[in-house]
Amino acid sequence: METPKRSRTATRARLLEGALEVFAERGFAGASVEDICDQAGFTRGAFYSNFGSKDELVLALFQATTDRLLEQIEALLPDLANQPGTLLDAVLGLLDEAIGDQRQWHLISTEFTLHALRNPDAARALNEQRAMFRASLTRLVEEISAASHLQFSVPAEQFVRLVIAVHEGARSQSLLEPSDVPAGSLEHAFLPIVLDAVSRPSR
Amino acid sequence: METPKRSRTATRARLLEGALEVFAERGFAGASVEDICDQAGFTRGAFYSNFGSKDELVLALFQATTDRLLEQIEALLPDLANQPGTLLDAVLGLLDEAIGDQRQWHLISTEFTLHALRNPDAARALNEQRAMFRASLTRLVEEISAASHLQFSVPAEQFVRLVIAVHEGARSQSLLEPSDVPAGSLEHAFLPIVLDAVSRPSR
DNA sequence: TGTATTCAATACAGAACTGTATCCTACTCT
DNA sequence: AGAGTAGGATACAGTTCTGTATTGAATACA
Repeated sequence: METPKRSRTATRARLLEGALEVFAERGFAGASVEDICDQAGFTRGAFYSNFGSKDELVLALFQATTDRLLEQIEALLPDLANQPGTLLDAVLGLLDEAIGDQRQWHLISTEFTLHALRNPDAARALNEQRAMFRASLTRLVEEISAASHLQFSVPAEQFVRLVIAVHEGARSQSLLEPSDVPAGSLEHAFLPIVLDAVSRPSR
Repeated sequence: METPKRSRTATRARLLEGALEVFAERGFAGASVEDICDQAGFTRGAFYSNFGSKDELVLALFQATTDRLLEQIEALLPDLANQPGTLLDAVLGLLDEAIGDQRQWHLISTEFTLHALRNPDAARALNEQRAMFRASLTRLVEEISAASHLQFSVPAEQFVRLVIAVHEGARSQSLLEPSDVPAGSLEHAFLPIVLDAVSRPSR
């Protein structure tokens, strides 16, 4: 009762990996469960014994990514709490790093967001996840601002929302016109502006 | 040999209209040819006698849609530039007015964007259209800022890109969680912040 | 060694979609 | 009024997808 469990999580992982690629290539609706299984080297039997549906798999994918990201950010905190400037760079670096392939990830998350806009069930689940992610980020922001004597002119939660909006909007632009806009340059240009706009030193 | 031709273009138009709604509801991949025909009140016979494939229709729809949007924007610009009111009102007005149904437009344009991210040809066309849109907005911003003695700490084009990024990112959030975030509230909350960040009165 | 269990493969039934081939109707034009 | 034609409807064959029910193999444990 131990090796089977280990192999189970391994197939889960391979299915998630496979799904990442297939979704990026064909889109969420365009990718059949069978495509995903083929890519991962399994049959649908494996899929349905690990996930209840395609939605469930995507949500697992999101959870894994946000978990990883939060973990990495928290690991950074102790060192950088006192240097907000470098912290921003560091966090941006992490975003690039935690998300292996920006293009791939953007495609998938955008697709599923669209899907959620049309499916109340998916929307509920996605919102729940995103709310938890925002809550974690908000807590981090509050800690940082306390430690570094920074005050925000808007509530931390609003600030987090703004950062997410800018990040996603900027990424969309830079992916769409890679020749005019070097990858990530917009994010790196915009976020400091935003940070500057809502923060001021408290003394 | 004239009424048939007129009726032909009429069915084409109705099919395109129907496609717009069905695509918004179910997405490109999720919408079957039959769905589109049902919506338009035809059968697939009509479809295949007017379009070679769904892709072909998507292309035609894209052209028609972007043409229409650009037209509307051009028509709106002179009014906005001359009207009293803040730069912010003008920009928001343009964005809100040119786009009738925010939700439907968001779904469709996001769908197009995703499509473009996978099709270089579509990407070229979309970028061209977006560049013209940005140019219009940039011109508007420059005119108004000159008239109101505002200076920007970043080039107007960058500013426009930032506004677009924030607007799209915010819209995505507010559509996804309508219960937590009233429609448009994020856009209206964020844009003043951004505007404030990059502008200062010149005297 | 034998038994129980767990995970993935396979087989299957039903639904949905596509694209074509054919038929029908209503104009057009003389 | 009658022939020709264009546009759209209908019928159909083939493919693909989904989800479940059953089977088989490998492992854990007694």
